[in-house]
Amino acid sequence: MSSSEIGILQRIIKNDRLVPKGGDIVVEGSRPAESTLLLDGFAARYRVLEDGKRQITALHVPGDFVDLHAFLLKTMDHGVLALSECKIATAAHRDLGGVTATNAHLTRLLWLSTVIDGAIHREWIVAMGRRSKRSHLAHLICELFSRLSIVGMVEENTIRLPLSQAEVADVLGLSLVHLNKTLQTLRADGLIRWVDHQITVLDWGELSQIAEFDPAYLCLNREAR
Amino acid sequence: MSSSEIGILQRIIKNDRLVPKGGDIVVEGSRPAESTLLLDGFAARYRVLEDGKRQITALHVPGDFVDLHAFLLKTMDHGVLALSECKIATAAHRDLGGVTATNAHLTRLLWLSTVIDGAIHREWIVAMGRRSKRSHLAHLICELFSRLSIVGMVEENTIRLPLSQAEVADVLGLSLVHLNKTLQTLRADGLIRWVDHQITVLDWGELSQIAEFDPAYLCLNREAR
DNA sequence: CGTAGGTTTGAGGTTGGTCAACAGGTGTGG
DNA sequence: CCACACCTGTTGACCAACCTCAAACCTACG
Repeated sequence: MSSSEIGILQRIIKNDRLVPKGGDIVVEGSRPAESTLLLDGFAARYRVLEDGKRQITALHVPGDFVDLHAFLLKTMDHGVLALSECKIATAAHRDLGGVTATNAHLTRLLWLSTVIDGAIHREWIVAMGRRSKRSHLAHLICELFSRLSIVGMVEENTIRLPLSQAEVADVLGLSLVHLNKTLQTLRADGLIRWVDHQITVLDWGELSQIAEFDPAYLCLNREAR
Repeated sequence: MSSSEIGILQRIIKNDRLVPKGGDIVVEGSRPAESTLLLDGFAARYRVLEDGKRQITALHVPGDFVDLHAFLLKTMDHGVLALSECKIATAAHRDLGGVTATNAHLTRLLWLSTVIDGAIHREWIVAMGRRSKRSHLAHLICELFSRLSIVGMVEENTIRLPLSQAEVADVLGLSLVHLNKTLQTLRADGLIRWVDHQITVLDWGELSQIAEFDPAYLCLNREAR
């Protein structure tokens, strides 16, 4: 992204505000007139079913547009929740429409960001369908480390993840009890330390092996788009 | 999509050809220079893991762009397989680049199609994580009926689905044996008939109830984009 | 007529869910 | 200050869902 493109985005992104932990950033079924950029904190997209079960379909870290797809989809097919206190800002769909009408390259980059979202979704589908829960959990940890390292939030192999185990279980589609037991096995094998919302990876080689983790899908490599 | 936009697309979509059932349409890890439109037949995106397990991450019906995301992602993070004999055509990324540089509205529509892909992925994640297998299977059937009805491929509550049960199992992340048993329960309850690749829905109300199916995510409603 | 691919069924074992209890930390009101 | 509720994490017991292995069956096709 060129500096002039960054300038264009900065001009249309407005209304910084804080959302408290647990607060709704976007509510399911709404038709927002703007899209939300997450400046700080963690957020999740989620759906809740009739019987009260909840599934988290995406996690967002600082720098992510949490609902750029709503610019095209119009109606939110899921909610977005603040997993920690979140600093957010918004870009009006009217302004995004202006950008897409006049700046083809910037449009491609915005499009790209929604396409990467899709790639992450596919990776999650594979993990949910065909990996063991242990592998799936390892994969999630690897993904979070990779994504957080881009924004400089990994220090000494450690990240801060403000999710309760119940929330992680809703990411993996697992019961809270079983998530806890799976987590114990990774701890017992000396692969990770996970205490008080701090996760430290002790053996990246082994962990990424268990997860069969290949970060290619996150598109971290630089190339012309 | 206006008729002039359709004309633009028609000019860049070339090279009709047939891919035999079971053939690769796009191979994992490749860097295609064009994107593929499925004109006729069924295709699947899939990944296979080290232990040989396969997960299908998306199904495609006639009219779908099967790998438009590769225009932006560059590298295919999964393969695309012909589930039946498929008639396909391709649009060179060079030409798509030309369209996106000059036609903002058409670009939005292409973008929209990748965003709908993402919405379907999320729906699958929810189904895999928090629905029973019976409900998940019912949901898949409902989705296929909805998508195929758009392209006029539902007749008398019946669709033709050229997938083996092993392939359906790879969609749901289920073993072949258990898929078969789950399928039996839907048959036994008089909800569907599924014989020789013909699926007939006998009780849409009950089936969509079990699936908690809400087609909103498919964006079937007409509105300005 | 034999083979291959797909479907169906049964048996037995593993994974993961539900229920229940307990521990530690925190905040609140008496 | 203590008693209490509440939230999160942890553990055990038991049960249901689902997997694997195995075999039988059916059809299409050489």
